[in-house]
Amino acid sequence: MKDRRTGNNQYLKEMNKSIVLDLIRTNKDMSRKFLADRTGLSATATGAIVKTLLNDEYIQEIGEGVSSGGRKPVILRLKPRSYYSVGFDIDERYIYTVVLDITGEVVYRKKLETPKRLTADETIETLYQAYFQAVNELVIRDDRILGVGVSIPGMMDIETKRIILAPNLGWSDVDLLNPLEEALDTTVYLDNEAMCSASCENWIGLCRNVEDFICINIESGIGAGMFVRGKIYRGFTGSAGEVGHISVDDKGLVCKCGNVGCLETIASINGMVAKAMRGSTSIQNEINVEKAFEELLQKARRGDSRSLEIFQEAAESLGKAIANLINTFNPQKIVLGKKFPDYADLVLETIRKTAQRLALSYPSRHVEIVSSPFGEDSSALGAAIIPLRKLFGK
Amino acid sequence: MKDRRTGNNQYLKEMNKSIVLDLIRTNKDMSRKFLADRTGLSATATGAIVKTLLNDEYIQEIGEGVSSGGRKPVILRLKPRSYYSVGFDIDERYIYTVVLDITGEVVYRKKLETPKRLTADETIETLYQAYFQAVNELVIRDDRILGVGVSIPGMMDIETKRIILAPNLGWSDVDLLNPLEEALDTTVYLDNEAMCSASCENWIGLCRNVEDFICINIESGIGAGMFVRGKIYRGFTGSAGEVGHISVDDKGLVCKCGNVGCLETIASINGMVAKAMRGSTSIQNEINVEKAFEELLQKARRGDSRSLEIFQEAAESLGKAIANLINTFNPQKIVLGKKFPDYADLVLETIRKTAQRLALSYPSRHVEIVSSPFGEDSSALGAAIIPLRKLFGK
DNA sequence: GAACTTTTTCAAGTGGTCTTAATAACTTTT
DNA sequence: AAAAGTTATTAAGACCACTTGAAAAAGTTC
Repeated sequence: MKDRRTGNNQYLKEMNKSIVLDLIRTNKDMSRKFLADRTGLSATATGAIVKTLLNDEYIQEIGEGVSSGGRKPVILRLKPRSYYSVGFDIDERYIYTVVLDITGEVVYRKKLETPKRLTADETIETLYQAYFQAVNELVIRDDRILGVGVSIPGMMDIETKRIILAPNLGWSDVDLLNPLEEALDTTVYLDNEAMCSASCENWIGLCRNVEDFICINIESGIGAGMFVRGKIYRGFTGSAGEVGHISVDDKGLVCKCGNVGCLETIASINGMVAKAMRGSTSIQNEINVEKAFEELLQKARRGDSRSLEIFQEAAESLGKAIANLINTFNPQKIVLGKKFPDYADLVLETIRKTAQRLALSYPSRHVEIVSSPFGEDSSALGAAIIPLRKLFGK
Repeated sequence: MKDRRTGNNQYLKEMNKSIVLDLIRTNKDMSRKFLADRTGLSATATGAIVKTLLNDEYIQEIGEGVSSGGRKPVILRLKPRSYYSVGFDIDERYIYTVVLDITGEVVYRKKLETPKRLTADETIETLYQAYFQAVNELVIRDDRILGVGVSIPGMMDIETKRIILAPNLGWSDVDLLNPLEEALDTTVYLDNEAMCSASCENWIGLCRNVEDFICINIESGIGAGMFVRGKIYRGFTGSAGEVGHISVDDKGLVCKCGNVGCLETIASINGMVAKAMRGSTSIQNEINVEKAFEELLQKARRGDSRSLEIFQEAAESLGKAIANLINTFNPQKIVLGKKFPDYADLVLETIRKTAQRLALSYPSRHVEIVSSPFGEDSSALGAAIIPLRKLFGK
């Protein structure tokens, strides 16, 4: 469908089709009648739309439901393994490939370690191979691929879709989308890692049917993806959600961003490790952050008070920042993800209590603060979900 | 149009009509041809839509434009004084009535002082009289009234539209909408004061054609209305935008909300006056805040260093809070309104510099921080704009 | 003034949804 | 077991907004 502001019959059909399809996705036992009731469409129109969906194998008739005093309804479901969507998560140290089917089920996952940083060209080459390996292994027909989503740890220009800056990859002003689209011969969508995570929570995670929420990712830094009215919110230039730079401590460390006491300096993995190291005697130039954090976590679990204190401070800072977000944003949920689930048990209660204490009572009574069920996979999954979202009109 | 998720021909027509109407509103010299080009509609469809709009007197043919080598285009404009919208701003001390015509021009304004606080019932009675006085004075036909918008200094339930709490009015759990709708026999819309201000900036102020922005109101407290993707953002429970409770000072005053160092305690009118009073010898139980602030401002303008310091501290705190908002929201503009324009010259540069210094460079390079052209009228105007928004499909 | 452009309108046709009526399948009543 | 009442689905024709293509109207250029 061409990009136009106004609608015509095709647009109408497309739109209604998406709505019907989405109702079938989000509700377990939908019949034609039930769809008609929910959509406001006539039984006829509903039947016609269902027919085309069946024809194209987006859905299938799964059997009969319980009668409510008359003919039994025919239950409709998305047809598993009918259409597929591919997601990539590009990171400093790995490229992660997942394939979902139309129902959102993961049918393929493969993590490729990349010992050295890849250039954009090398990345495209690698994605090319990963793509066709997956597609061939799963024996997916070309016309059954809905598209490819790519998660990038960086900022992109909202218009041109060029990657403006991806510090961890060492890229700046790179066009990944067009060459990749040419190489794979499919529609490619690019999005920021945090946005992808949020998208994942919204589709298959804890924020299904949640319209307004924030997904905060704790990694080497801290970033967030935000949903507003059921859609990803990007902001004016596409950089919304930089919650890592909310200032939570007047007399805290100076952050590389120029501000003081940024959340990131206290509650990110790097921040916590740095704090743990400051007390230590071993001065290492190149610390393995991942390993160091693992050790910190072990020590905390064994009851080491200094380590526990670091986690508690991080929790309180997170609580503070979250209180700000609750007041300004009034979200329904706040999901903490990526590395966070690994140590959620240590800190979640403190975060909740701190946020509850500092935020206004009305919005904070209605918000849930939870730990993500996905961990580090959320970005790749979220990337794969982008093409699905388009199909379902989201 | 009934509330339904799917579309039919009526929906399509309504939608396309709104889009065309909005293009005529936002562009000076629109002809049928130009509309067709911009919307993607066929010339025929555009012509038909224009015909109905002319028939209903929403628009008029204003004359001929310049030829580009052929027949001259007929220029279309909104027809002034054809349809009207009424807005009320209910405050502790006054009820403000404005009437706009379809073009957004103010055709009536009247401020009614209310010496004592009014109950909800008294308010309805007062609005009833104010409404018919305005309508009769302007000689407006019933079918030319698009609706009534009401601005409330409080929180409302997003579902039931009941007013949950309006501290300044002394109301809690009040239904204003239904009785008022019955009394006036027109569609009534209720909204929060800050949301109304934002709506005003978006329609006739500095945020025309701006999709994502925040309108921060400085009054006795500090609140904000936010726009996301061209629409008011209310949050999950309708209380988004409480930026007055962003904490900007770890060791600041305890706020009534329970948090410490809330922006409101430093940069609101009450906050600034309280600070000025703390140094003073005169201990007054009932201070006239408005008058006290006027004095503070006078002293600052005369160069009193203590007073100037209070404004500078407020400015820096605002800059801090705004930096947070820039990082998380990435808005295109931030408008400071209500009392702010009265002293903008004293503080705006400090606010800009502080925000610029503390926020991330990419989003802060693209944001404009400005002072509202409306002052205290913005809420009443914004309220009157709600029915207009509906007409134009916004 | 003839040829060409641009803008607007007209007439016929397409492609959606809606209403009405019929049919199919099941439950409850007799 | 048959009849009556419910519920789900399908079929046929009406309706309506948009599209296409041609014609008309108005202006410009040579």
